[in-house]
Amino acid sequence: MRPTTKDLAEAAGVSLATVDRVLNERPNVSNKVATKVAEAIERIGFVRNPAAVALARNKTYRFRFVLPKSGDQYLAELIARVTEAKDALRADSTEVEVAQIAMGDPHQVAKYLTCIDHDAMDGVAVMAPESPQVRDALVRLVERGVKAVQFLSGQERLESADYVGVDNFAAGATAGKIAGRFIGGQPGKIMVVAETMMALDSIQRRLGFDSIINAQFPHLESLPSLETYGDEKRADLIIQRTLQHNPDTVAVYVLSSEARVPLTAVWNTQGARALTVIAHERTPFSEQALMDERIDAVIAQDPGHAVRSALRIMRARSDHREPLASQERIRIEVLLKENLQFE
Amino acid sequence: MRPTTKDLAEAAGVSLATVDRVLNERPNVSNKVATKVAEAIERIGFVRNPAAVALARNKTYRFRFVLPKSGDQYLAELIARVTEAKDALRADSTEVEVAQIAMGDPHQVAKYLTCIDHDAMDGVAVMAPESPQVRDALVRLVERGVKAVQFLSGQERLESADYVGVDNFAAGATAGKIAGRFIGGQPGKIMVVAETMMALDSIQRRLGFDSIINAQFPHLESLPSLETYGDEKRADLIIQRTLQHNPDTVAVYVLSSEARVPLTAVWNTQGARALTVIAHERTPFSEQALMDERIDAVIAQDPGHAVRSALRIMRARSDHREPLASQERIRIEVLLKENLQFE
DNA sequence: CGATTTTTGAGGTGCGCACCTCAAAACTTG
DNA sequence: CAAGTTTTGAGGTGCGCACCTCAAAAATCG
Repeated sequence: MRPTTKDLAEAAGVSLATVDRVLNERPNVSNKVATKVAEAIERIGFVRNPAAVALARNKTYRFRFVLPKSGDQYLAELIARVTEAKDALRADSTEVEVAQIAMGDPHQVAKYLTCIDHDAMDGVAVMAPESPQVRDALVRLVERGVKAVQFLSGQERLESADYVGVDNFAAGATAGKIAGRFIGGQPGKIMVVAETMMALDSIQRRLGFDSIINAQFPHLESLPSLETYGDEKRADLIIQRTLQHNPDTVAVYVLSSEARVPLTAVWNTQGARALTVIAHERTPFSEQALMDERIDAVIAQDPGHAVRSALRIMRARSDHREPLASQERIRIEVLLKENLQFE
Repeated sequence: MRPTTKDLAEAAGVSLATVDRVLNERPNVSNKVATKVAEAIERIGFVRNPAAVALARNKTYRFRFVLPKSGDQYLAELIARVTEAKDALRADSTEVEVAQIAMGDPHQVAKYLTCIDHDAMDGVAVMAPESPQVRDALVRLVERGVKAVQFLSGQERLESADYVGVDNFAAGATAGKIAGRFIGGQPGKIMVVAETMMALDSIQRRLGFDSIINAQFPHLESLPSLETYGDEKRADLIIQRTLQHNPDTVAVYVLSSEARVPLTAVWNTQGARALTVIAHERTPFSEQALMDERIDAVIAQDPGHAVRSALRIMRARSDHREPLASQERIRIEVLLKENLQFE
């Protein structure tokens, strides 16, 4: 039979009240007794029954995802995943919300985070572009006792918060390797398109991509990043111009999760000329384009996994437990037409 | 406040005892009352508190992984993952075991499964080669009330059991696509090596691989499968012979999770000639070879994910819950040197 | 109709723990 | 040493549910 707190009290030669004080880190416990209990825990292999703890505490956890206000397909997918998790966790006394806020002004974001309080929220997963204000606000959030997760964003990594997402340098490097090998020996240029190069994740992907192209594929040259700023007209224009100026373009690499605008522009200009196309993130658009063989490979991070991972981490931190690292690593996936699996 | 069974009883206009009978599917409940309760559940949004259920039932779950008795590195990794999960689930009153049995004789395997009883075991995850005897034994196991999972194995899929693992045809197709594109336009032959082609998963991978090579890369020819039977000398011999007879070999595809023996033979024979090499499963060997750029790509299914998935499914089935399908799909991963992440 | 069977209700107990109170014991300190 | 402070013990309550018993009510049957 599995030992209970009563067995533990007996084994440690103390009362249940003292065991309770030690287990829940309450004040007024002498070192002597604390070690006696700790030793007994080891000796009899005591493990707290999480079900009993949850029941007795009768606490509802409150977690929030703070996401950008955007119409991005990847974001839509992300939100669908959060909603899914929300339903699944309702049974476990865990409330999950999504807040979409404008990420344009870092001060606004920081202000938003500043308003979040520990006794209203247990954990927050934030996806916001890098800025000192936001970083500061996050640090203060953590100091107030709210467990924070840096979520898929191009933030500089904080010590006091967990990060959920891929290593963007490695993701870019993976894109570079796939691009280089898929293109084959043929020399030429690679067009690189991003929504903006202000974001840290775009920069890191670009660096990773270039590191591989330069080192392993000297016959290829990656062109300066084109920035669409999410503007369709602008995208059409600069992409058309670039393709005309570089008739020896053999591949296109889209850094951002929004690939529809730039790739539509490419295909409009390019007609039937064969280009190797690499994009990021699985979306209805990229899925369809993979199926149609208009995109050759997609480098992705599974949004469902990311959401669940963030939730598990926030939950673990709230319970003062260490999350299981090996389970929480988000993989850099390589999606081809062949391994695109549907449910 | 979240509704409890008491609220539910009140809302349905019945007693707690009746609510209990309905919730736990006990006998002697009239249809009229059952629907009244079901309707009230919908109306007030009642959700059982799993912590309270777990505590009241005070049941320990017992799950077992039945794996082949082999020295395979992938298997070792698998066992390490099970052990990890075992420790993690100890808190949740869940006992996890591993049994390694000889898979040579299907009768023996069937006999082993026949000895497993419902009141000693809640769920079993079985990794065994396809055979009618084993399939029958699995069906009977399920009929006895033990939740069975077909685990990563080349079994024909049963209706009454869940499957955890990738679609091996798709995995082979992915390998084919990567091989074809990595090789480039250069014509030549692809050597295909397996431990044995008796296993269903090897056959499926081969079919998937060939389907892509034939359809999309007509300048490539994949040679008949070589079978090593796990014998190092034999592997050396047949591989050496094949390479000599086919000097225009441009790639090697190793179907099995054990890639060390065949690839060592290849490298011994081949010297410095550049070959594109594709293998399956992440192991210390394949990891190192990817790092050294002696393997170009590895097609993998994450063993940790597979183990956790099998456990979640067995747990859900034991509780008469439906597992969350989207979470349990095992992905076909493409591993390159660039996206090999370490902890 | 009464006799039998089925269905429902009332109530209790315990799962393992958190959290609380109050008093007793053990240390400090001047 | 007394007065204060800190530490420990004893005991109780409740979290939400499963599982049990026994009696009462309702439905079914001959």
